Amino acid sequence: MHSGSLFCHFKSKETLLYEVMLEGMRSALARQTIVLRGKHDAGTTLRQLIRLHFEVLLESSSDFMWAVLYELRALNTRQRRLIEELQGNYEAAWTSVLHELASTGCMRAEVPLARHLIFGSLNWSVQWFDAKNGASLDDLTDAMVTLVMHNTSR
Amino acid sequence: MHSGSLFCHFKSKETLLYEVMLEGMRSALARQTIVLRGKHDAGTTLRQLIRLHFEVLLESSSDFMWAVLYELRALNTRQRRLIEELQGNYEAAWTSVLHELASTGCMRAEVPLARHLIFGSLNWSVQWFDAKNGASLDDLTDAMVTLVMHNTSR
Amino acid sequence: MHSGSLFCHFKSKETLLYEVMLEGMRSALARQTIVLRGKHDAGTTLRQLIRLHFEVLLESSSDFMWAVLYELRALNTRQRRLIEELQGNYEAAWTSVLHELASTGCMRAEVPLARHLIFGSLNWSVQWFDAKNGASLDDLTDAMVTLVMHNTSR
Amino acid sequence: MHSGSLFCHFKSKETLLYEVMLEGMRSALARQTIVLRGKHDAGTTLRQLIRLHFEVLLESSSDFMWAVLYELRALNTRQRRLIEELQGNYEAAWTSVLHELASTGCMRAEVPLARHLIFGSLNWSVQWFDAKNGASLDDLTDAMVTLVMHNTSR
DNA sequence: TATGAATGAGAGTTCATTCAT
DNA sequence: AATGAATGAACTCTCATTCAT
Repeated sequence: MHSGSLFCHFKSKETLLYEVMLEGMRSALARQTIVLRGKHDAGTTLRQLIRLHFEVLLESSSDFMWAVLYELRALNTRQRRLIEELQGNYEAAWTSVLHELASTGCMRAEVPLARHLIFGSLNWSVQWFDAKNGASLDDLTDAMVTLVMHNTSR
Repeated sequence: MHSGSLFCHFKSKETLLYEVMLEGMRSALARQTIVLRGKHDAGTTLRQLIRLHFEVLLESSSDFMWAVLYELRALNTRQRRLIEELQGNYEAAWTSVLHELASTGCMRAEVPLARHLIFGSLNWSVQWFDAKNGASLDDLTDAMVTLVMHNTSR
Repeated sequence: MHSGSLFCHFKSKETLLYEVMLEGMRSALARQTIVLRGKHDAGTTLRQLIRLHFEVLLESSSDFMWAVLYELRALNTRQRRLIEELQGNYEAAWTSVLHELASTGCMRAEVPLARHLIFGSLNWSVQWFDAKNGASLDDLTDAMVTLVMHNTSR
Repeated sequence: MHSGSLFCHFKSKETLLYEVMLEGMRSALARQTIVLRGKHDAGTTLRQLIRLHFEVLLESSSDFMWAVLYELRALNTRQRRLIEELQGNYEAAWTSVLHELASTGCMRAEVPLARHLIFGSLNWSVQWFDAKNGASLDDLTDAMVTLVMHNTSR
């Protein structure tokens, strides 16, 4: 793309960033909805949510997620609030699953903190994961589930 | 500080960044060494390492850790390699503790992946932790230990 | 021109300097080639080379020659070597003419030193020549030829 | 010397430059006066003036002459005028010698232009002369005298 | 008088944005 | 809509100069 062409389509670079993040979050939410549609036990659902989150973060075409994770502060207040609202929706599904797991003793944790810590494990993977060598997304998912689930959900 | 003053003390902005990160990593390693000097069981040691890591990341004066986590790519190759070497030393202590916990069944995980996932939980905290309200560093430490340890080390 | 406009066309100020010097030397060499194409006796050729050199140095549009003479050290090694290579080609034509004049007794001098001294006379003119008043380029050329040629070439 | 110390001795860098140039020109004039005190024929005097000029320019400790030649424009008008006045005195001795040589046919040239051209040959030597290898100051002097004197002055 | 940290004007450079085509 | 030269604000850095010690 040429230097001036961006501004035929977006008012500013900030707007581009916002639209990319918006589209990324909507896509992630849509895929999450599909996953949640299949009613499973909480353990299986958590595994699926984790797997999906790794996909959204690490699939080849997912540069936008880097933006969602690390460029949020580049947006203005209004834009940031809208993205954060979508992130809130995305996290809500996790909250209910984690509550269920905590109540059944499959996970020992205070849910709000646990959710932050689990998202940290997942989100941090963009810093070190290399699709070319090492673990697969399935390996990551297994490792994460094993780490935090005290009675396996398999 | 005025525009030119920085360059009385540092050759360039890149050098400043490097020195800050170097000092930060050295300080973190020194504190880690002190923690490890007190010989405890693996569970207690892990708790102490986690607590220290939260301190290093989240204490008021620890802006440098943001740099270590997110500005590594701004360094040149030589500088980056030196910082990464210190990070390697820092992580080594964790690896041995995690191996011991895994071998005794206190943690269910493949160690290298588990270390990445655990560091993710901790490092991500700089994105959401707010000292002014909500959890304390003790709360975070408890939550993290509880989440991943299957037989508590207390 | 505004502060940032330079960098639409040149990667850096150093590159601008280099390109200006390169273009200047190429232009000088091209004009020298044309002069040398007309086969004349050595005395006439020397006069023409001198006249051309004064033109290249002193013509209104020849600010670039100031750069070639005095800013060579501002270039990096690779750039400087390329410019010096062109300067070497430019000087080569003079060497052969001076050798011929020396061998026929029209000029009494050891050629390599004489070439340096003659270039000094010519190049120094940018320090004192003023097109607005005083001598013309023809006057300068006559003065130079008269000074160093022992049997006039006219 | 340390960064601030300069200003214990000189009001500004410009003043330092001026004082260095002033001292250099005074020294050159003093040495020229001594040379001229020994009454010789014009040819011998010219040779001595050339030799002295090369010494002043190229002797190891003569960095100040570079300043006189190339940094004159860095001075303010008043300072420049004073240095140029000394340069005028310095050149005056040459003018009378050149006039005598021209009138006796030992040099064929219009004196004012010839003086400029000769100074060019000499002054340019700072650009290419290398004391470590190649010609000596005697060699340069011989070459210059031979080049412009039509009946040798030896 | 000497020091060197601090200053600030200015040079060199980047980059998001504008605009004529 | 697309282009890319031009713009100018902001950033990195340099350097002559000042000043507290």
